[in-house]
Amino acid sequence: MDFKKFGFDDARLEKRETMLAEGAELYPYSYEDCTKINKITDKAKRQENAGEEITAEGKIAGRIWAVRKMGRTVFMDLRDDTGKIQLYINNRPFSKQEFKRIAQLDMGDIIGVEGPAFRTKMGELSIKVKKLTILAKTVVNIPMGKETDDKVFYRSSDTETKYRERYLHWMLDSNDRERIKKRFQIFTSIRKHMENAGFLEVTTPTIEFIYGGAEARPFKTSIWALNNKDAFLRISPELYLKRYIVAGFEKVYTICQNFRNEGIDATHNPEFTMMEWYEAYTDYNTQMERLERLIENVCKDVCGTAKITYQGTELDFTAPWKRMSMLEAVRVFAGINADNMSVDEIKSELDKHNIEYDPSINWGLGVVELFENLCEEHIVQPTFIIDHPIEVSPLTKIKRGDDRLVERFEPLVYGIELANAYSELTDPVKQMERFVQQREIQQHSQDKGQDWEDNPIDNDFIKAIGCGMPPTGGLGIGIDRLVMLLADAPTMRDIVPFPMIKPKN
RNA sequence: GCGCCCAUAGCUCAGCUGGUAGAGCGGAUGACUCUUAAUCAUUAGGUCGCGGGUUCGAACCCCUCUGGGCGCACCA
Repeated sequence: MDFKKFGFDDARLEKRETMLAEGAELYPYSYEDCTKINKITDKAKRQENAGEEITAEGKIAGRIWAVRKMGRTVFMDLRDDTGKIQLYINNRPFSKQEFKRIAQLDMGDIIGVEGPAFRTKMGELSIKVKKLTILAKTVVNIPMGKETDDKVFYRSSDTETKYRERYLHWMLDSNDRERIKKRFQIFTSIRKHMENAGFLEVTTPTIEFIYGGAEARPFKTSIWALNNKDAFLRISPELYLKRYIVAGFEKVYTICQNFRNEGIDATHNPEFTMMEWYEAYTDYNTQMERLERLIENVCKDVCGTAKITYQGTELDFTAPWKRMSMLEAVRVFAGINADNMSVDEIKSELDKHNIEYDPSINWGLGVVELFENLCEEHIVQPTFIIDHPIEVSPLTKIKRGDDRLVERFEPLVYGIELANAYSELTDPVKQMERFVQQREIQQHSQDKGQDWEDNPIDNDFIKAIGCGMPPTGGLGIGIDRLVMLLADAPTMRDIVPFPMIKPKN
């Protein structure tokens, strides 16, 4: 059997064979009732500070992080998920064979030990090991390198390993391990606050026959049980969440994976996590308040404060956040008064700034181009950009008082669009008209060489709206982007547990 | 999709204007009963990402491919 393809190491395989042949148990069933390493170190330090004798002791389990052999004494660093402690292993408590086996242990092996804590002559808090149990013999040479308290030597820095072999990367990089932890603490925090706000967490289909709720190229699959009928992976949960609202579930949310068959880069993964919520009888103003409160609270929960540092810039999530209409932003940041401009005037502004655009754009699309190219990057502190042009917002109610705009907002932080929300369109006839318009846009973009699948209009959804949808405020958050900000991650790949990466061969 | 950059031992890297590979860590063996990047001695590891070309000769120059990174485009 060729184990090379798994990255197994010959020397370690041989050790495993030999140890097994000698009757060693290398993969036991359990090792329970352990004390966490930080509990022991904390207790020992407390006792020392009080001038008492160290009586801390315990049974601990973890991975061998370093081995220093000194004749009939072996020092090891053992690490669990709370910390690291040195083991002092003298040969006295062990038989000759046991000690030989201990000396054969490798960095990366998982062991359990029992014994009292003490300080060595050099002053290092250590466990005097009385009993040692092998819990897993590794057969892979783990590139742990060496480390001191403030430096790491010879550790793998291969980006491919980083994203392809996450178990190795997380094992070795405590910073990224903490980031991933933070990701899931954010999930927990969101769920807590949503429950406190009276929302019901629901699910929507992942495999759909008609996809919708966003403009995106879908992933195509097929259903074996239905004669291999074409199906698609969800690009957005929106149309299903609205069915819940129609049915009388007045406050619902979902946290789900969306799948979009588009570019992969530092801020885009084909599979990404969205949170969407809908709340009956409210408009987008209420949702702005809900969002700023939620983010402030989540930030406090996982970061301990609402003021965080992202890539060296301080961001303050304390509510309320600034509100600014898109036209106002274009005026303030680009110095362009687009309110009363004709399409041609907007085009000449775009030309002036060397912004490429589709010559067939209308007023609204032009405004959005100006905003995205000239304003977004200037918006660093959390800011709600509100009231978008109607042309880019098909599922939204018209802005009260200006029928060129809709009631929509996008919070921007550090130039990143964190979420997207509307006073949802609830007129079934207008809804259908907008769908038809959207279809035309899709067909238009086909001319640009994009291969949108032929996707029928979701008639059942239109019927649902026709059954009466209460006035509803809805919002979607790109959770990965939120996590990026709160975990100070420069790329989405650092906080997506298993980011998309091309398979080998 | 397009442009630029990268790929040498398990890991980190060196390898000059082309003369068929080196170090440290890790491994093995030995010494050492308080070390901590332990130390010291000995030693084994490589189809230089794959395939082709130029050349007397290629890790090095040229081309294709594979994988990775960064820009641009599409998008959340």
